[in-house]
Amino acid sequence: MTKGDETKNAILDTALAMASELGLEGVTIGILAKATKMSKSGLFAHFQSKENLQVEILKYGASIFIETAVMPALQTEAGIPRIRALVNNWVKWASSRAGGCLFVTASNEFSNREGIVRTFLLQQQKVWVGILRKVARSAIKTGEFRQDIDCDQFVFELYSLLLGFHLYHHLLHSEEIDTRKSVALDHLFDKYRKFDS
Amino acid sequence: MTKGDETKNAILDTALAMASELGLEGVTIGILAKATKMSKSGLFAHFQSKENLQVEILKYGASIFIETAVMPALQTEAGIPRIRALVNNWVKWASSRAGGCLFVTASNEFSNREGIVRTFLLQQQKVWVGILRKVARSAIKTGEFRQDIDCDQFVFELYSLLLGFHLYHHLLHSEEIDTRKSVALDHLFDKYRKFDS
DNA sequence: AAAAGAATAGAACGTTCGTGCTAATCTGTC
DNA sequence: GACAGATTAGCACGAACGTTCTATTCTTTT
Repeated sequence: MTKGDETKNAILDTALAMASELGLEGVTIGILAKATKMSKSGLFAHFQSKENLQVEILKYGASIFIETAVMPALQTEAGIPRIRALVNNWVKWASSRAGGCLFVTASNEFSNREGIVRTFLLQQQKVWVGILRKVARSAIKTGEFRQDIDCDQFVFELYSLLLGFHLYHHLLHSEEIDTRKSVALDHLFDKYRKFDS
Repeated sequence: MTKGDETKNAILDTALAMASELGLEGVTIGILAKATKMSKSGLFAHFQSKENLQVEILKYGASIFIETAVMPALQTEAGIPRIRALVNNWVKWASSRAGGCLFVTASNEFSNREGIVRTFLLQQQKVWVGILRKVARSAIKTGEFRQDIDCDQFVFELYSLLLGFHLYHHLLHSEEIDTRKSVALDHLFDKYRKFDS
């Protein structure tokens, strides 16, 4: 890894933390330069444009999320336990930084804009939905879920739950939300479960 | 109503439309002045600060939301039909403007900040949750829901559903989302319903 | 119609935004 | 250790930000 790449990584590390707290738009070149003790132009040279920087932050965030939350979950026992692991890891991820899950906040910031950031974000969300669908299928294979369920419907309901958790946790600072989330998750499982499992 | 109030209302009307599309932070004094064909300072005089303007936008939005979505719903048949009406009206409200529901986007923008905007937003969200709780109770009273259910748990799950709808609709532009939402809503009702109703 | 008060415009402020350009410094290769 | 190329800093730019001040124009009251 060359020197430039090292610096870039260090920048992205700081940028990711900032983006999680202030939103993607909150990460201005000036503030980021100050935080990394670089000059604005020196930092800027790594990214060519603000939009590129934002995309790279998302990419960097995704790599960390996949590594720390998704991969470990996928290595646990298939089926419902795996879904639970994924949900737990997502909750940890979303709770570890003050602003919550970067992808949730960024999705809200960019859902109504055009450009490469929105495009990239959209693709990332589809990957995420794909991951959720995959674990849902694994619960069918293990026989925990019925064979005839609508996977995408399950994914929608599961993802909604996470979004609800996100709002209750970060805006409302609800203390019961961890329990509420677990209860709702159990409800969800029951609805899709085979009666005899 | 004095002249000043008239202008202020006209400003807020434009501001609300802008905020729904661009987010609260997207409504800058300059852009808003241009849109209302006023001078920056002339407009500014009505609000004394940007934060005040943002709060007033939220207030104005809330008054319209209450009037066009909540009140009509509360006048329909109590219980599940009333909940359905409320959900439908919320969906209409969230779908009518390009950026979605102002309160959802603003909640994401301000969940991790301090100041009067966040404080006000928080209070508004509590009012909203209160409304949801109220209609949930009405379904207990009609006997459609069991007497021993946890109302706040229901509210959480219902609100989560709306947030899921919001993301699927505005970011993913999902076409099936209206059906998915209805299916999930039916699921939700079934879970809290009396078996014999 | 005059006087008083409210509402608006104009110009300017200091700051920050993203982005170029040029020059200096550092890193790795021969 | 020199040279080439990559990396970083310095400085400047036009534009937009929120805000303040003063002056002008409208409303309202008398």
